[in-house]
Amino acid sequence: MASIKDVAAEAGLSVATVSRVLNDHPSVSDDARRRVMAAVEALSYRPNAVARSLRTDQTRTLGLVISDVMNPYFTELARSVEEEARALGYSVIIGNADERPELQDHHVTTLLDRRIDGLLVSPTDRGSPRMLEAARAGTPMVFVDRWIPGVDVPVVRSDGRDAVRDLVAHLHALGHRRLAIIAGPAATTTGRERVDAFREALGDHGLDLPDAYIGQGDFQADSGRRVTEGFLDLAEPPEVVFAADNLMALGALDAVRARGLRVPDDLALAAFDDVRWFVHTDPPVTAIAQPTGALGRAAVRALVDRIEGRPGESVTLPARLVVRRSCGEPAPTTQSPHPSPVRRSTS
Amino acid sequence: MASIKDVAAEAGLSVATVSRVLNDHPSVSDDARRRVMAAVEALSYRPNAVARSLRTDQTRTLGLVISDVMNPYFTELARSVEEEARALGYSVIIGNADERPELQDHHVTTLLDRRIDGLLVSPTDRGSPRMLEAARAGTPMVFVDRWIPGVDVPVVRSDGRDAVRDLVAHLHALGHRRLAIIAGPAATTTGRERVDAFREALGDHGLDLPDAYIGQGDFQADSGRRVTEGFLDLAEPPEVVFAADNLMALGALDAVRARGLRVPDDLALAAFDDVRWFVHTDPPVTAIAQPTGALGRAAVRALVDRIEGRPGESVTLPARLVVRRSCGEPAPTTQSPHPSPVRRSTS
DNA sequence: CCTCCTCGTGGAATCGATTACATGAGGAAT
DNA sequence: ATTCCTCATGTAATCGATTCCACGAGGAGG
Repeated sequence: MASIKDVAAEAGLSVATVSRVLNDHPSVSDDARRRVMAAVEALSYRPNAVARSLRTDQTRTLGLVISDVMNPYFTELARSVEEEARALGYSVIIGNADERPELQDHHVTTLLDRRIDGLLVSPTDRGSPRMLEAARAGTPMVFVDRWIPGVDVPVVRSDGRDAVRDLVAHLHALGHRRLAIIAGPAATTTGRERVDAFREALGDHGLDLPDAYIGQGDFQADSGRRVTEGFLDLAEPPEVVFAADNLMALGALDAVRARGLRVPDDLALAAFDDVRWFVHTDPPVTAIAQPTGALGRAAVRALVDRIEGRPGESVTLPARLVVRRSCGEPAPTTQSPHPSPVRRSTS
Repeated sequence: MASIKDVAAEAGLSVATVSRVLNDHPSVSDDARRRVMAAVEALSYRPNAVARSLRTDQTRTLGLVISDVMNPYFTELARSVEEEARALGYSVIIGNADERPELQDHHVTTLLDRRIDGLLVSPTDRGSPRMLEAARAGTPMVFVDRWIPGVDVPVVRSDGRDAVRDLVAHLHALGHRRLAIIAGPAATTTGRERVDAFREALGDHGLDLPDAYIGQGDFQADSGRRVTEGFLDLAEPPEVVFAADNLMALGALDAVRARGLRVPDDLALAAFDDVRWFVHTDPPVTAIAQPTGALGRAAVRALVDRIEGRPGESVTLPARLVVRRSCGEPAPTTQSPHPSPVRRSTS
């Protein structure tokens, strides 16, 4: 593969001049510019990004360490992150942690070794030494969706408190009184917060959340199935399950169906995270929708701000409830794939 | 960030020795090794992958340019690619082409600029000059899922011919005679092949595929919706639509539902690509399942073989039919989320 | 005791770019 | 005519690693 020296030789100029042309530095003659361009063309030369990065100490690359790529929510997040990054002139390298701390650590390490300019993380746990160390050492970093308390890093996330309140009001209005939740891992902020928000909202209606109605999941479908089976085996099973993410809701659907029961008649179901498939499931699932694209974009902007020496602030965007049929209400008759929400949180 | 020089200074040795320890070269004394390790620890030194790559001319990184990350089939493929690559000591950088040739070209270019060791592509079109040039120039490359005829690059894909034949037999047995297809872009091999296989299978039953029953889609949900609406507007609409990928099937489902019609009663539906959500849609969708994980792994192995100087061969794996309820047959009574296929292709 | 190997180590070149500094030509100002 | 700038260009240092080559110490064999 042709290097800058080959181009310089072909053009009859020094590498310095070639470099100047390539980085359109003002002080080059038109003649030199033309000759360099011709040589570049003739050799189909492309600058070596590795060499350039070594010299300039910047890779124009962002690392994104995500909890689980197979989760449509994170897939969408990753996509919006890449789009915004590309618009700002950065590439993105995605690392999939699969909800496993040791894999997360592996990806953080290799990304850091590659000297990415900044790191976007949706932490699976409370943070490995390597990650905390990097944050302390000043590697530009932003948490997205989930975060680690006590670490001084901007957080871009969505606040589901209002939406959960709307959801509980909706469920209460439908006559449900025994409400259960399939929680996410306690090591994640989203795992804890969603339970807290749910409990708080139940409190508003004078209901409480007994321990038996808190199932411990891990954000994966299997755990949703397992927890739901446990709920159905209780002497007094809940009337509704609220899954803290879309995959556990899918697992819950599996469990209900495997027993030959029906949603919502035998057990109502709601989920955190709205995904397009929820429109087509049997029945369509009532869910709390996060502004996923906006989160990804905001996270990238905050990170790039940090990288380029600007402040880079935390952002919190509201989630909203999307009512469908999985909790018992007849479907609003509408053509739209996303029936109108009960209430839209203010932004 | 500490460099190898700092480590050398701290250990009281030369950078050469430090480098030898780090790459566990045989000829280093135990004493030197200990001192280097101590210095590495003390400075929490990590080697700079950028510098290393420049010197060794290898990045231990694979590029994966995928047609559409939001498509669950490709998400799963990407995941298996990353897993296998990691097992073989490589990282993966994913570029999402979003079915847009110019985006595909953008990613191929930046990946090549970064001097990735090899490229895995699922081409969106017939190939940009840059990509064809890279293939000709000997950049290790493997096509996965889709390929470009006439380019001398191994292809790892799945053959759906038998499964499509099984599908058509199934549809025919259910009494369907007017069968339509939502095709993928003609620029892609999968777009063309699935239509051919379908037509051929229809021929086996003395049926033909009129032009009016071939809708032109682009592998995205919207096109599935549009084409299906067109089918429903025909004087003699088809009894079945076969969508050439899962997203177009989703669009078809939208279209049917928007008219207040039912699957399979008013229109039966089948899809190429099985995704886990198809079990839970209303009704569960009959689909052709590709061995996605195996494809991803085989593709990585073929690519790494090429990179490391071994042959690196093409692989074709069979797809199989998974019957559910969207074509009219009552569901087989089973607990399994994937009811037993009508017939399993031999591997 | 001399020669020859082996082993551990260090010096320095190298990968492909960017960039500070030097240089020389040519024009403007005095 | 002399001095001083500006502009286009080149030389060479540099980034952080790897690796070829040279060298000295020490042991084995004659």
